[in-house]
Amino acid sequence: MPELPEVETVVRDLREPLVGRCFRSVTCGPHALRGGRLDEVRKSSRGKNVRSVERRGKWIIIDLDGAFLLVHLGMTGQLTVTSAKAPRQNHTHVTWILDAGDTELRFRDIRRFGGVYFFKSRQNLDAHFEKSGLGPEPFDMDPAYWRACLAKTSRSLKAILLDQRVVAGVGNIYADESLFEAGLSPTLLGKNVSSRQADCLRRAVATVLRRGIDKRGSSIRDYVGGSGLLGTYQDEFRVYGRAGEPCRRCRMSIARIRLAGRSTHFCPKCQKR
DNA sequence: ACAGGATCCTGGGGGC
DNA sequence: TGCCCCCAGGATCCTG
Repeated sequence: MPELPEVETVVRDLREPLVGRCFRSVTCGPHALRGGRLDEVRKSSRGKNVRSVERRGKWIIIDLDGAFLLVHLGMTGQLTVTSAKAPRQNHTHVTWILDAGDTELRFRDIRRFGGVYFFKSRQNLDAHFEKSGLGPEPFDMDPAYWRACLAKTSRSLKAILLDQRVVAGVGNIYADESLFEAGLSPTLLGKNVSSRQADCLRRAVATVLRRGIDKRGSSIRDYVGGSGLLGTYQDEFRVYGRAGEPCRRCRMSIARIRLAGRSTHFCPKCQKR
């Protein structure tokens, strides 16, 4: 579910209520998550103070007195701050009770593809990202690096955009929307695009992600921001989820194919192949 | 090197 | 109402 704009929205929402507060106690549900060890998270984050809440790609990073809580939302993850009085929803796997006891940070994840990790130090955190080979943030990506990434591979543009080692934070929705914005077919091979087209796509990705952030992300099924609010970028999709509907630019029917293992939406007329 | 499929899960929607 | 099938903002592993 959540891609960069959704994760960025969560992080911005969590800062105000969390920074400077202390996790007085932590409770966990009975289910294991796909990523992380919940008992370790529970024991280690108890009693710590929140210094900052940041984002890297699709990862949420919470600085706890120099140790780090790392959260990935997977497909259906929700990380929200709510009143302790609000009834706990099903599929809530971790609850951090804040110092005053009237407020809670909750991690809920219906499909349990997400993960919550604890790292003792900045070095351990960096090692985690190093090991996964996480690529650069899309907003300050070096143009030459991006051109080289495309030029050296015969993978499709769609597959490249989804690869977190090339660029961090893009997922299925924003990949499709970026390719429409750039006027390039998702099936084009990296090695076959010109440097001009590569530059165009790089800018399109940044543009589309910024639009997503401005609208507080896309709420299709399960996504909510850190305060529980829905995003509205889904109302502005040009291609994602619009198969069979007319292209907003040329009225041609939007196509849907399976590519890089994901459903892929594009305008056959506006997007060059 | 790359595509495609299966896998981890739960739930919603459509067809019958 | 029930059942079966397909689908889903992610990521990883295996096969051909």
